[in-house]
Amino acid sequence: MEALRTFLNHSEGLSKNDMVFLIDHLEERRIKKGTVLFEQGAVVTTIFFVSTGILHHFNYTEKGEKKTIDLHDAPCFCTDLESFTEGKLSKDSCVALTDATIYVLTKEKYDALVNTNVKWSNFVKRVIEKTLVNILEQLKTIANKTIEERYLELVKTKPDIVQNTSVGILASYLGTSRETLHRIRKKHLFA
Amino acid sequence: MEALRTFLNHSEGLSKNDMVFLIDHLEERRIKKGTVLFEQGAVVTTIFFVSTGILHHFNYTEKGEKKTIDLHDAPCFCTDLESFTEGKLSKDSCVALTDATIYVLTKEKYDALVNTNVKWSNFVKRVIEKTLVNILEQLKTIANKTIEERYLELVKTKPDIVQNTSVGILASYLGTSRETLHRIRKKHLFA
DNA sequence: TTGTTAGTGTGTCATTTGACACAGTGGTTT
DNA sequence: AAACCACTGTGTCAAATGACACACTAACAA
Repeated sequence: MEALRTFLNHSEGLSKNDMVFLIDHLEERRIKKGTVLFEQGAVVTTIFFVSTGILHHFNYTEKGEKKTIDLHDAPCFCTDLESFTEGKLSKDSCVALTDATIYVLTKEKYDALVNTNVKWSNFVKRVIEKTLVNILEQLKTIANKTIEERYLELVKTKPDIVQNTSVGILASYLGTSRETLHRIRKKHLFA
Repeated sequence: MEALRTFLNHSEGLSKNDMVFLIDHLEERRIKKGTVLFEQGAVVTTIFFVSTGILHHFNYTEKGEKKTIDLHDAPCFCTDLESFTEGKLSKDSCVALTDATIYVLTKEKYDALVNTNVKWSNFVKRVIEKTLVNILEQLKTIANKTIEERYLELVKTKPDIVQNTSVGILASYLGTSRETLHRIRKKHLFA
């Protein structure tokens, strides 16, 4: 809960009352490693706030490979935006990679919240705007850096992800093979 | 102008009155190939709607290479979101790759619009949401497909981009070298 | 204890790629 | 016409990568 409070303060400076109001709409859930948050082929009707732990967001490509789309590490929001906002079937699945604490906002409560007041509509707009800016930044990083540079950056900026994720998943996240990531790691055996 | 009308109808179903109101806020501009829309190091204070033509959105990497971020082909919106919403200096530049017709919305008018009415705030929210969904989709495509598959897809879905863009820029857009794209093209010399 | 399973560490090899080099082409300027 | 320019087309070569194969380890279940 504290994680969420801090996260929101950092990003959006809501008033204390707003914060309490928002938190009233959320349900805390402690989940075990392996718990499925949402699944390919189903409609996603919730937004998650990850307070502790890591979620594995992935899908299966046309070629049948399991492909990591994102590793959601606390603190962050997580949902399938297309499925959530447009009611489409999700193409992705999301599974807890570690034990985790999450806060759940259902679509009914989300809609109620957004329609209550312009303030909340603008709040969501800003959150989505920031997410978009981040994703665009990520896209540029992918375009401009090598796998090795991105791996080393990940070690620095998100050590928890590196420590809690298998070579295979991490490789798929970085867009390379298990073997290649292994070679990169071998080069940097001093930390 | 018709392009914008159609585009908005397609994506957001505004009423006729809303549309007229929006269009009143826009200034049409016909620009020549090579015209600079915004530039690295300056604050971007406008949103463009590209009605005809193609814009080249790029930046220079730490290594000094010119790197294509996006090719905005009509009809579409174009801005540097981070610079526009947060007033930061842009890291990117944007130049017309062909002669083009664009509609310009200044930040003052944008702010006025968004603050006029919840309707417009929600309109912008939906546009940004859709943009985010598209970018996420694009990110998945990059992750799951080879350069060759992406090139062939581009030929099908955006032939105007392929026809009006040099091999070098297209290669940089696809994330490969000029030579490699050339090899791919040579493989498919029948269309 | 013994299997079973998931993931790791490592080697080989064919393929793909990027880097470099340079000739050719088409358009523009002087 | 001559010079210049941006871009194309192409060859060579070293390096990086993915695919495959297999032994090894740790965790967990029967």
